[in-house]
Amino acid sequence: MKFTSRNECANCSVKCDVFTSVADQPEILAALKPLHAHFKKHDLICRQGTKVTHALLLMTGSAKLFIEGLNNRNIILYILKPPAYIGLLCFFNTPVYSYSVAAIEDSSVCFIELYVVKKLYIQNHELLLTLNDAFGKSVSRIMGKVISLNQKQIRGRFAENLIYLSECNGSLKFNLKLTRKEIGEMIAISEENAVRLFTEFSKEQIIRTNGKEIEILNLPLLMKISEVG
Amino acid sequence: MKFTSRNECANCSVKCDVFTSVADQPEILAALKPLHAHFKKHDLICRQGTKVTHALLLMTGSAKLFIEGLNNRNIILYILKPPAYIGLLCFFNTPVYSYSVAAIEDSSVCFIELYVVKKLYIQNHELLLTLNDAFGKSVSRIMGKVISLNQKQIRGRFAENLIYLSECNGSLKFNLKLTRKEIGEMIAISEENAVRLFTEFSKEQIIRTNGKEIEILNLPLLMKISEVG
DNA sequence: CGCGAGCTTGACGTTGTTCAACTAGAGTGG
DNA sequence: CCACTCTAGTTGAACAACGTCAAGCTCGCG
Repeated sequence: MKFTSRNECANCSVKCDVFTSVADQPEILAALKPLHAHFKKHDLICRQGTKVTHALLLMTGSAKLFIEGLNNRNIILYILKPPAYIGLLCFFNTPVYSYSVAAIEDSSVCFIELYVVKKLYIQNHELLLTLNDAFGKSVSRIMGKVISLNQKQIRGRFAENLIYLSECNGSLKFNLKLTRKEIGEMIAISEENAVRLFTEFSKEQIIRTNGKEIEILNLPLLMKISEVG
Repeated sequence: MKFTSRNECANCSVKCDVFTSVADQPEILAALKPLHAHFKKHDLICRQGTKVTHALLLMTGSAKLFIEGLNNRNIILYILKPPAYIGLLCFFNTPVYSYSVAAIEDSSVCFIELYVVKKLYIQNHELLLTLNDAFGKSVSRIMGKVISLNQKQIRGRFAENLIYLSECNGSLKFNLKLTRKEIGEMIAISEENAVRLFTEFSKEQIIRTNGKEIEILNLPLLMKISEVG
């Protein structure tokens, strides 16, 4: 991690909700004192178990949000794309992070002291409502994860995940920024089974793979596999 | 379900956050028009996939919050004890319930039209903050569920669940209001394995069972089993 | 050229599910 | 009062799904 600037929000290219909620109040704006940090691929942005001291906004790049478990077994809950609140789930009532976030490509993150944001959202309805909305969406995603992990077998989960990744990248053909092991961690299977599924699906002409290049050839079938589990 | 009364909140024995936030504003209080309904054991209180039209508060009894999956396989996320917001996770940004809630003993529930509550929390910081807090706690529980279901094997999950149930009942000795099948649904295992674990743990003198009566004999060991997974 | 990280494949073992059969208690109707 | 049926609980054995282990492979990089 490398801090490179303490940008004034007014000059910043990413207008976050916190900014827009106080854009017309110069004295509050000045109090934000945002700090922009740059992370390289693989860098940890926040660590499960450490104190939540800042609100973090992912500005560029992308990151994985994951739970660190025992035996080096992680579970990746979802991928963050800018602009995204990184610590959102822990804003409200948690003293320490209940998960970790790591960059999966070079990324920049905006830090604002948490107590400043808290003071803001206690005073500002609009802001709290917006945060709430984002919060609700995160919850939906996690609920979906619970269902998926427990009701589908690995082919169904793998198919679902391919669709998710292609949506993340906005195209049926995309470049995977994750290793096979990380793909496994997204759907709670072993690295070996992740590999096997890539080859299986390739043989069945559902996808085409070339190293990290993935192309979905038969989306309807993929959706069907995902649905039936 | 049987509606029995449209109680004025002022006369109600359970003072919920919605009430306290507007207790001093008689005209708003009058607009709440709460409806109290009674549910028998096994009755559905709200159904996954149906529209969220009311805010629901569990006043007496208890209920299970669960996801209905395919093949008659449900997952019980947690048990609700009064006072508890039933639809909380769906208040903010979901048109339909993403889960179902059913009474596990005779219960009564307070219904308030959702649009009334929404109008309230948009105007009232305090209320929104309180709701948020409860919201955050629900999220923590679900996060814990994800970890538990994916990182522990069934003995660990079963031990964890026994501890949870005893905490719910506030005593090491308690009367189970759930069937073996439902115990299985709490930790995503089959009914048969739930039975096997009850007998296993009994033989190992960790618990004593007599039908639905459960007593925890060795809590430290139970906690250890839960931790190591 | 050699090393290491990521990837791939096969063989094998474990975990937990499914199936089937049996038991006990609680209603229900003749 | 006695079959009867239904539900909940229980147990064993067979089976399937998935993880683990071990070995080899490829490619980029020093």
